[in-house]
Amino acid sequence: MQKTGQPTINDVARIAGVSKKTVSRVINRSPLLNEDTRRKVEEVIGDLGYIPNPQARALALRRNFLIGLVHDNPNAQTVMNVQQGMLEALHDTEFEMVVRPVDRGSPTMLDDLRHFLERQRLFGVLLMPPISENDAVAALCDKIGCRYVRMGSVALDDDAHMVASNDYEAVRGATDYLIAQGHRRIGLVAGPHGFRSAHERRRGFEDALATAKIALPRSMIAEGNYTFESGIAAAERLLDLTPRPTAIFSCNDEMAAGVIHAAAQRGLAVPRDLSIVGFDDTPIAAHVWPPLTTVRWPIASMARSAALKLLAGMDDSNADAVSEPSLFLSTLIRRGSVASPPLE
Amino acid sequence: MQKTGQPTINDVARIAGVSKKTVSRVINRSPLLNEDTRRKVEEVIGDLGYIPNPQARALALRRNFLIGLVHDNPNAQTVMNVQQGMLEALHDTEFEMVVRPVDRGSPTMLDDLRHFLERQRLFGVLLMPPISENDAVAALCDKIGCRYVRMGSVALDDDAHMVASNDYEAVRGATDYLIAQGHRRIGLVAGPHGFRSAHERRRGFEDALATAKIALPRSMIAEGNYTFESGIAAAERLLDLTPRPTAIFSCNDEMAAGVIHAAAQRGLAVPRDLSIVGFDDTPIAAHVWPPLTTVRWPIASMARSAALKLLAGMDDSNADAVSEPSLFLSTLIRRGSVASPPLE
DNA sequence: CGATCGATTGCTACCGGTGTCACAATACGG
DNA sequence: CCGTATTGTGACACCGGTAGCAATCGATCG
Repeated sequence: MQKTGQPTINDVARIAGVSKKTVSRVINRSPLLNEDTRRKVEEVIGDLGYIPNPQARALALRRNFLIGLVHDNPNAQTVMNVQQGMLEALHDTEFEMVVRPVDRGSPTMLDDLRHFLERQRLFGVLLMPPISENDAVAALCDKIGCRYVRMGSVALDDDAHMVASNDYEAVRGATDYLIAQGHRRIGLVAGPHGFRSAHERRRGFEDALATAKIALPRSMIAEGNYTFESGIAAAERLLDLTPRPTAIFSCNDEMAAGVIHAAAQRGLAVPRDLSIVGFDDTPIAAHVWPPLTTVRWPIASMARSAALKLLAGMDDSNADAVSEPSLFLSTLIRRGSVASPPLE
Repeated sequence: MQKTGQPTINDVARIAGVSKKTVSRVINRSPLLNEDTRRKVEEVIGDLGYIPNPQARALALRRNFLIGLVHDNPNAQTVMNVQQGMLEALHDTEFEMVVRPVDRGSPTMLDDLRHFLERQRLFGVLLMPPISENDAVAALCDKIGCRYVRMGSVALDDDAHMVASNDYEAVRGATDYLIAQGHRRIGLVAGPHGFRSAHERRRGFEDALATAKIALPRSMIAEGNYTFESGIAAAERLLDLTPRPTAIFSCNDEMAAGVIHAAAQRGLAVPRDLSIVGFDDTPIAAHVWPPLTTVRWPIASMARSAALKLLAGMDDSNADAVSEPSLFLSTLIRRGSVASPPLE
């Protein structure tokens, strides 16, 4: 009687002349196993092309092999970078990535997420900013017993549950760079209220100016919401000022591209008349003209590390987990959008 | 004895005073069921917050509730649009999306994919271009018995297995539009060899010119690989020609942005000195300056439809499947990058 | 030489659902 | 009033693995 489907553990056991428990031991690399038996079983597994059924394993082990990516980040490139980083970590493991966008604004968001997590019984989830900044989400994961790692622009949790970048310091450094170029009237296109990254970046900017003893009138700060259009609007407010800022730091590249756009519309040459620095180093940064000087945010590496951290708790070989860094440094990438300010 | 985990079907059965088979019938909406029994069981399910275990179901039904997205598309926005469209279709179903990037160049690609499909026993996969154009991949799915739907720029398979856009006609229309504006020297930034979309778009361009009896020297076609940088390089080749083209059609927005960049570097004003049309209508199209006139490619709708098609075969309620369209029309979005050619 | 011991291995009961089929309860026609 | 068709329900095996514990075996020990 020819079985139609894929070979099962029973087929392997029968052909190898052992019990299925023994085959299971081979698969799970149990140490208490005779070397000859192991080789024999492995040979049969190879011949048959046997692949253990993940659903059955999931059922028996009461945990599946799915890692969730929960995100509400509007930037496609950022999300793809995170996916890529995660998948790098998951490569050669039995884990797969399931993607779950959420709507931060929805009143049922938490319930939806809870339903998703409970239903799927995910092994763990990786929380991308800005949803990662929501403590209620982390609390939900804890309550449900779902492992999680949060990605953020600042330490959001203990080392085992987060991976962060140093946005504050990075923006401070970038602002220092503008100051070193001779700029004194520097505008900020801030990120939206409620984004932790926006908060950290703004603090870094403010503190850099304060340390350099440069006054920062409120009018020099314009808030955007991380989109290109909001960057244009913010830039227009800043460029309407008299005297005009000679440099603008934008809290992300998307908005920085908007600033470049707005400057071009007014006939201002970048960087001659206006210097601009962005943040993220998404492809758009290299694609606008002039190429944008920006802060590179190592988001893919962070995601990879976060996923490894998630996996590390798996079989108590936490050694790997401990070795995964929790802090990643952003660095300034100098391209063509910064120059010294025009002489007055 | 307090059970720690979530309630199981046995808990529901015991409390409702029925057998677990009956609970199973309620869950699966079996028609041969007493209305009173159903209500009683549903009440208990509600009280307990019972959620059926997908792993157990997957095991018993010999099929899981995962839909794969197999892609090798380099454009982040396109991939995100497809993910969004898929998830729209999967919303309110028990299916989840697992994402699988593949490396078209790798010699082991097919084996990797096969391993993935067999191991995960996916319910089905959605194949994104350009990997969707690979017949070997479709053949593999067939052989393994994994449902699939291919997305493409032209009919790649029978209606049940594909969703297509009309790239040929759309590009032809866009080129006609340039011709109608008065352009006669129109350059093409073609897509990479091996992409079916590139082929179709190029054909549409060539046929439009041929119909208008406009000669198309080979020098007016420059090949790119869909990246911004390759767009710059292609534009430079075209703009070096004497006489220079007065308009350029680019096979995607990314490269069109490169053309704008190259034009700006040469001091050419767009659209006064050079008209440009792109394809895709990704966010970059609206973000460059001037905003790009481009062909809107309804990729998210296509993905949604493709996913519905995949799901439709599920319980033989194929009525839905038949109603899902297999062809989506791309339309020209007029923004600011096209004008009549300069007088000579 | 029999008991004990450690290394291997198999038996059997799960994990949490679903399918099959028998059987009870009710309805119907003669 | 009884045989039979129609419904509704439960018992039980099974999906393909894993876990606990007993069984087996040769070797060592007293």
